Amino acid sequence: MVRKNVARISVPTLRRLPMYHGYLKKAAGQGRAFVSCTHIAAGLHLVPIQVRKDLHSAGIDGKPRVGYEVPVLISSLEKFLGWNNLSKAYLVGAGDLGAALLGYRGFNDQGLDIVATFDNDPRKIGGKIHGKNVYALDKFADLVKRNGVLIGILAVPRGVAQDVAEIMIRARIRAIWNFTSVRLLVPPSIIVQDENLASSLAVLSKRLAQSLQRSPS
Amino acid sequence: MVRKNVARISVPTLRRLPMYHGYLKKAAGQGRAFVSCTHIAAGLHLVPIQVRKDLHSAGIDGKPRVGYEVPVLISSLEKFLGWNNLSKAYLVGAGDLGAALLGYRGFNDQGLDIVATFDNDPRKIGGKIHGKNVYALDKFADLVKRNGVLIGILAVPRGVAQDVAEIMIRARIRAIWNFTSVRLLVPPSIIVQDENLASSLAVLSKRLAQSLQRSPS
DNA sequence: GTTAAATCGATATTAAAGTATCGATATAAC
DNA sequence: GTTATATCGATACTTTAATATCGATTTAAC
Repeated sequence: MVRKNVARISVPTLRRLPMYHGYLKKAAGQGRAFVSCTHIAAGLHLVPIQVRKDLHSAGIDGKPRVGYEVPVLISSLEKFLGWNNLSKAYLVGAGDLGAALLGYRGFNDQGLDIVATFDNDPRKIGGKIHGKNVYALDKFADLVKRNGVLIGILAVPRGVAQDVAEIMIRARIRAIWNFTSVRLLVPPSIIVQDENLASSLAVLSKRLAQSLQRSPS
Repeated sequence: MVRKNVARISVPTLRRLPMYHGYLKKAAGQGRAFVSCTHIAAGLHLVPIQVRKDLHSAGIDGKPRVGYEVPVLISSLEKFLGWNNLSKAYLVGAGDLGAALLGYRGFNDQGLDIVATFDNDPRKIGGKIHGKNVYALDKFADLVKRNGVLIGILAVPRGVAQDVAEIMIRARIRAIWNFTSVRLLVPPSIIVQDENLASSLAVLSKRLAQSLQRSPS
């Protein structure tokens, strides 16, 4: 039976899949041909059953006694995650964060191609950052339509976050990867993925405080 | 009755608290004196009951019919999150990402003070980035001990991530904020907070793919 | 005062995620 | 071949998080 196209997969599971991929790439580099859930779990500090269930959710089954064939597993994960065909994205905000995102080479292996950047700063417009052109923000809508870009990456100061998001929406961007700490107001058809450092920091701080209480420095 | 010091609070709840704080700061700026869960929820696209429960988990109670007093709520949240007294952190990796983190002013309001940076690049050592000194990596352990720094921020290329993490651990850092995509191997006493872009991207891509299936562009 | 409306808090319910158990199966050792 | 072992898959169970319900409480209107 064919698996439904719009598969139900939980967000926690989805977030773990790239970790498995990373581990498997390393294992493949070390010449390993087969892995079991036990191996993967040990390498990533997880429990075997969770790995097995996650892979099953991604439509991947193993064989008893043997486990999974490493190259097959890798390509199955890549296919499931859509890493074969690159999605084009436009980045808005050519500051330090924008440069960091442009400079991260990994995205190209993870299905994302940041093709260009947009900014308002005349000193940056017309230049290049990590080999990618910096355009004036008012060219955004036109270029999105011309090139069929669906993803907008928001790396602007928080004061202009909502405004730039609205420019993206008007240009018919379908998904926004939001690196600002602003909670964006968007129509329900637009996908917003928040990258909230404040939230992560809160978790880190609380865990550290608890750890210090148990064993003070 | 006094609330236990090491309170049990769920990670999802903890991650939402900074969002409430941000919303409340905005509300306070607009001159609002009281808010209800209903207001907060509407502003953040959540449901009132979740807001109420989250605030209760943070030890904050409201009054029927009135809700919460905005300034009190803000300072209660800040106290709960430990944003009053700054924790010092050292950043390793003075690349674009490191610069982006150093340039983000918000951390100082969120209990984090990135006091200096470390790198191996002789061209960067001795200089400053966003007003913060860049030191040679081999000074790390010494300065950590001298200044009682507990948090290390890891923003290095993935190839050296584990090595630098081990330098941090040997220097008696207690928590690592990990911006690399490497799954670090650390002793259980060390807290690692992963900031995994690949995971987020996987979620974004899958949601976008599903959205496109429902209503193609 | 009395009544009406909004909101909270406590308790209960539902949904989701994580974990355990156990029989089935494929390989390797003998 | 036969047996032992590692591993998977299916099902069941537990834990955690999210959501709903409803009585209690406070304020504002009349």
